[in-house]
Amino acid sequence: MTLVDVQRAAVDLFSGRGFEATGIRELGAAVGLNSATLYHYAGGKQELLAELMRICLDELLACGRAASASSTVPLEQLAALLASHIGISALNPRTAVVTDQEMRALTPERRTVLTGVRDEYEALFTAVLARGAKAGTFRMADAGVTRLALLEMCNGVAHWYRPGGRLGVEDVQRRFVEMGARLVGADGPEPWTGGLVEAQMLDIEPRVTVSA
Amino acid sequence: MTLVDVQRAAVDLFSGRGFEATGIRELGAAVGLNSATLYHYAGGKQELLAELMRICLDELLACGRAASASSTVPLEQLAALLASHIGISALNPRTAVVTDQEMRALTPERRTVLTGVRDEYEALFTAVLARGAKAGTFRMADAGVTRLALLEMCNGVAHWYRPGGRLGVEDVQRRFVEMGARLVGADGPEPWTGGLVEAQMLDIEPRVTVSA
Amino acid sequence: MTLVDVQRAAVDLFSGRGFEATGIRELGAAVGLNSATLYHYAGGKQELLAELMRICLDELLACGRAASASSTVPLEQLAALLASHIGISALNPRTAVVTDQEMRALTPERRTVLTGVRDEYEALFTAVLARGAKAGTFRMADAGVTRLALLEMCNGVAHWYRPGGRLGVEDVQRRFVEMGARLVGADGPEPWTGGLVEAQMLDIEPRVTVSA
Amino acid sequence: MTLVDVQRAAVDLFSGRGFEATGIRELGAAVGLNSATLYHYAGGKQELLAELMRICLDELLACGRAASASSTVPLEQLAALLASHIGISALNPRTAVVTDQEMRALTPERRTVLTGVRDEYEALFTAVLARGAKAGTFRMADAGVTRLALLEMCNGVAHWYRPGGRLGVEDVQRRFVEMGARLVGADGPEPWTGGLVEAQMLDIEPRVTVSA
DNA sequence: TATGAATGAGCATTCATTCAT
DNA sequence: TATGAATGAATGCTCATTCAT
Repeated sequence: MTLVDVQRAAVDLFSGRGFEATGIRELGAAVGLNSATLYHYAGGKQELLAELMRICLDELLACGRAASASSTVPLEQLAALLASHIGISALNPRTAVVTDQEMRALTPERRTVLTGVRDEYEALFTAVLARGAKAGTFRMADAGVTRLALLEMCNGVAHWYRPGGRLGVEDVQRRFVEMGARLVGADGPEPWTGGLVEAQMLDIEPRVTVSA
Repeated sequence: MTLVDVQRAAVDLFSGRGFEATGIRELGAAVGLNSATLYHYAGGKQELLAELMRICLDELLACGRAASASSTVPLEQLAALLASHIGISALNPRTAVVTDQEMRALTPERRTVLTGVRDEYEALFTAVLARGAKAGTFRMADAGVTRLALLEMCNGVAHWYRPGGRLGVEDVQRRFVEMGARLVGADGPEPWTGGLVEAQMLDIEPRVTVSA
Repeated sequence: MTLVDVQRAAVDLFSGRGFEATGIRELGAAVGLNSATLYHYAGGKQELLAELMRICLDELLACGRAASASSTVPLEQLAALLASHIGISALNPRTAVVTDQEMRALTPERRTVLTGVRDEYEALFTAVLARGAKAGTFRMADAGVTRLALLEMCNGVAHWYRPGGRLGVEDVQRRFVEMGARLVGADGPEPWTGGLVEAQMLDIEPRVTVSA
Repeated sequence: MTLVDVQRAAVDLFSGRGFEATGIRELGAAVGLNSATLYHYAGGKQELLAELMRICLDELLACGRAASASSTVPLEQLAALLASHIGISALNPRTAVVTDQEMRALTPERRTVLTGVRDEYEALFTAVLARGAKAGTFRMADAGVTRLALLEMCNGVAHWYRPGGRLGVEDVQRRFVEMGARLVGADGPEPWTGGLVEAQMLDIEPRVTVSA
């Protein structure tokens, strides 16, 4: 219970000021604990960060795999992948930002591990794009560049989306699925029929479970 | 002359470790100067950062305005904007990354100023999208979301592109122009005919001026 | 029973790293107890040290008094004192080292008490040397310096002797008795006939009771 | 100049409270410097200690070698070695104590280096004892034990001698030379004719250069 | 222009100790 | 008897910055 509280506060502060600019005392204060007590729960500043990121990347990977497995039609797979990514990012934008930006703050060993997970995740996109291209469904000048553009576009959601704003999570999902389809040059019917994502993670904001 | 050397070293270090994690002594060492001497050239760590970002944002804004003014056809304007942004980012990926990520490290006053410049720049995209939508050239479900997606996709280039790799700057420009056109739902002929961008900025890598 | 276990572990760690460099958690770990539990047994780090030293000094004093009382011939008394000191030190080198070196770590009150015991012990040597000098048995240029040299030479045994090495405890005793006799300028027959010392104290090493 | 001041203060504090119990702030205060400034001069607490010890051990070794080389008669060599050791210890008792007791506080690499110097120094004693035994001048039951007793007796001087007390350095030297001769079982005329030792080291006490 | 010296404030972390359970 | 949780104080050390030279 309390470890999660610490992690939530850490996400809040790290995403706002950056990991390096956040002091362990600030963190303690934010969660009502003496800084020494944090070591009881979280075992050091960087370990806290690494665990945070691991949670986020594990969630992305697990949901991504489920999304990939939810269909054999490339466009549907892509739609599910995008919806998953957008859903997680939009529900946990702070966690996503920290995970995306603070990899450099990790020690080499930890970075290697987490980079590995991230690469494994991104490989899901590579695979879907390749299968869509092979099937002729996707028409892309360069699958590599498209994948990068797609991922950056999606990662960006965490930079501007905040729950409770003009758009609901599902709205954003729907629009990104559409834009993703355009980006890969896929024609045809709306491939995404909603559903998905119940990603409870570490963002402090009140968050709502979104279903179809 | 030497101020630029300091700025180049700063871009290199800030982009690699992050601003907060970079020490003023490291910076001095990187440029062969005592840390105290840096204060003569750059006047403090944060002033150095702010000036860096100003240079980058000014360049983006100036080139963006020129791009917007280079045509009255929305799709051509968009293409020029994208080519400009991609060109600057690809030629100066480290500078672009720092400018994008370290806004939070600035004091409120400086942040306000530079955020203003960035907003002004982004307004160029808003305007073009609005005009394209009004003209019926662009078909977007939500112009706001599309603009955000577009910008994040473009900003992302600085995360993965490095001069001297598989793709030349112009290749990336061409592909992003195409993807941008798809994203806004524009049909029609290839709108970009090359040219543009001679953005000498602060990245240390040997960089080549690219013309069409 | 368990208090002794704690003391034994403390002797082991204090003698290896020094008192100040040894943490109470290390100590707990070494004995399989939570650090908080140590306070039930030993009542704090320094109290533990003080008790340790008291045990050692009490043993030295008691054996020293017995040795002094075992004869009225100065050379025999000296031999008995030396054998006692060497025996205790050699059987409990770690305890002896801690007792010798960590007096400075004590609070003034505790230090005063234990220094008093040590002084009382050393006075036994002063007395024997004085009586031997008066009797003409010992020929020393300076009884004070001789006493100090004698004591340091003996204390040193704990620095290098370890049970189970090349020499048995009794070998070392015999040689130090001989060297002591030389040091005080005493001629004559071998004054020490063995026997003595059954000092069970706190050293962890398997230790053997030594008799003549 | 100032580095030496820092080293002197360090010797004073380390010898009084022990290395581990001495804070870097105390040290700064003792020498009138902010703790951060110490790093300018001494580069960290342990580096300061190691340098201290190196100075002392180098002095011992150099003087010890000179003493060994000052004669070919074993008893005279031994006398010179003892006088050198006593002289250095008595003029710099605090430095000698720190050097003797704080080896354990060093990192393994540093400890290895300095232990090597100490071993080299002690080998001078081993060599002299062996030559004296071979020549029949020295009659010892066990040269190894004798060497250890001799060294500990000499090291002990730093524990109790303070310049300005009842005995002058030369008095102590003379008495230890005599006791050393007894310890090794050497007969004959007084082997030491004074002279020697002008060891300026790090002890803070006003110290006097001692000549014959 | 350039630097060595200096510093106060801050860093993450560890400390011995207490206490409710 | 035993412990996890908690903490204030302290640890060694690094920070950006200033300033006399």
